[in-house]
Amino acid sequence: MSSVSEPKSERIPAAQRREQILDAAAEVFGERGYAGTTTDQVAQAAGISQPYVVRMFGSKENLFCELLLRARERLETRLRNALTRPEVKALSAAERKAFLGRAYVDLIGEGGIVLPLMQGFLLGHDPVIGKYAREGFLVIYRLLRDEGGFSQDEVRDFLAGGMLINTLLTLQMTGLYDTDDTARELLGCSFGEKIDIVLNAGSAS
Amino acid sequence: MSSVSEPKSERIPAAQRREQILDAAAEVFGERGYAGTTTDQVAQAAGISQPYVVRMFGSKENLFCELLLRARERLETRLRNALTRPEVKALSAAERKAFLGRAYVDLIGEGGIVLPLMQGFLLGHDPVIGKYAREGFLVIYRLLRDEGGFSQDEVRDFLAGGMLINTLLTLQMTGLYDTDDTARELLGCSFGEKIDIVLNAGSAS
DNA sequence: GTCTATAATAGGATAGAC
DNA sequence: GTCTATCCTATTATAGAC
Repeated sequence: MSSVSEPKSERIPAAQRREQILDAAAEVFGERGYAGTTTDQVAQAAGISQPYVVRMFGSKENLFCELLLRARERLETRLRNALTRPEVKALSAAERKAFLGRAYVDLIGEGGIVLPLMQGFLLGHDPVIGKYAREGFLVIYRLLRDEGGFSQDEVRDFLAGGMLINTLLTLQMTGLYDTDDTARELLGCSFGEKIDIVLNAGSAS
Repeated sequence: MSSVSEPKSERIPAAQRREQILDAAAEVFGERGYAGTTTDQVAQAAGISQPYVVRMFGSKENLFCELLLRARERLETRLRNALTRPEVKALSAAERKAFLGRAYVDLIGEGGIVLPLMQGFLLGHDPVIGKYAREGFLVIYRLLRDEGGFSQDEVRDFLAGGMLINTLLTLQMTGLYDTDDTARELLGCSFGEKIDIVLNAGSAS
């Protein structure tokens, strides 16, 4: 160390910092929701100062919208990748649904995508964010229906399963897995063989 | 009028006022979520002053917990009533599930129960409310499994459908019914013949 | 049983230095 | 590119009158 006091955070390119902030925002907003999160919590998670977060995105609202957009694009990409794999095209609708479900749980394991989206879904009343959230939901619906070759009812059932999974995650039901028989049963039949992924997701960042 | 200025609100028994406040809280919390709601918004919806709301329930947190408790009890009662009707016992599991689904949508139409519960489900991170919310979810799960005569997977599917419905409501997707084809399709296959109930729910209080 | 006034604090956003 | 200092408003909660 050549100087007595080190800078609080390294000087890095804006684009990279931006991603860091979005990563931090995904975690905090995903857990605490939009209104329940402060820009200072995001800043601390990103290792920078609160005003810098606001400076970079203009406002808390805008930060959340950009987060929603990024999350939706990633989900879209992932689902599309899964659907276009050659071996998937040969499967029955039910098998494709199960395959997609596993891909969805894998995505959850990576974090930062599904929970912010779910938090956005609860903001229909917000004139700005609500519009983003509804649009994102419909984009996913259409993707599954049109590119997945599913019927309306099949898409509905897939989305329903996803919403249950999302709800169990935001409830933090996974924390009861070891101590509550009912919770274990419910988690077991909701996540299937991939249950380990979400049980471990809590310990990762 | 015998006096020049009338009192802002009538003097009524505490128990009755309490219910009024809970009704108002159900509406506001249900739409805006826990963190997104101020005690003043609840007070205004109830037609009283903000300090009185706090005075009556001790804290915003406690008000929300009491709301969750009331909502869960009402849902429990409703499901139990539906399940114990003699003509229901004779139905197949699939038919019972459909019957319960319709009962659930009827409950939504009455308002004040389902949305606050859903908002609670997003608060797993909260040390106090999270515990309430998880417990409430598990109570409903056990009720369906044990008193409904459903298998684990059947209960899961029922809950999944419920969570999709709840999500569409918090998203306020119903507002797009008349203008967006995709939204209409999704709402149609999610709510079935009872779609009118939720489309009209927006105009009711 | 209900209100007004207000304390105490938190939180988003801005200004300006470095 | 990043921080410190700070403004301003919103919000929960308390005190005390009626």
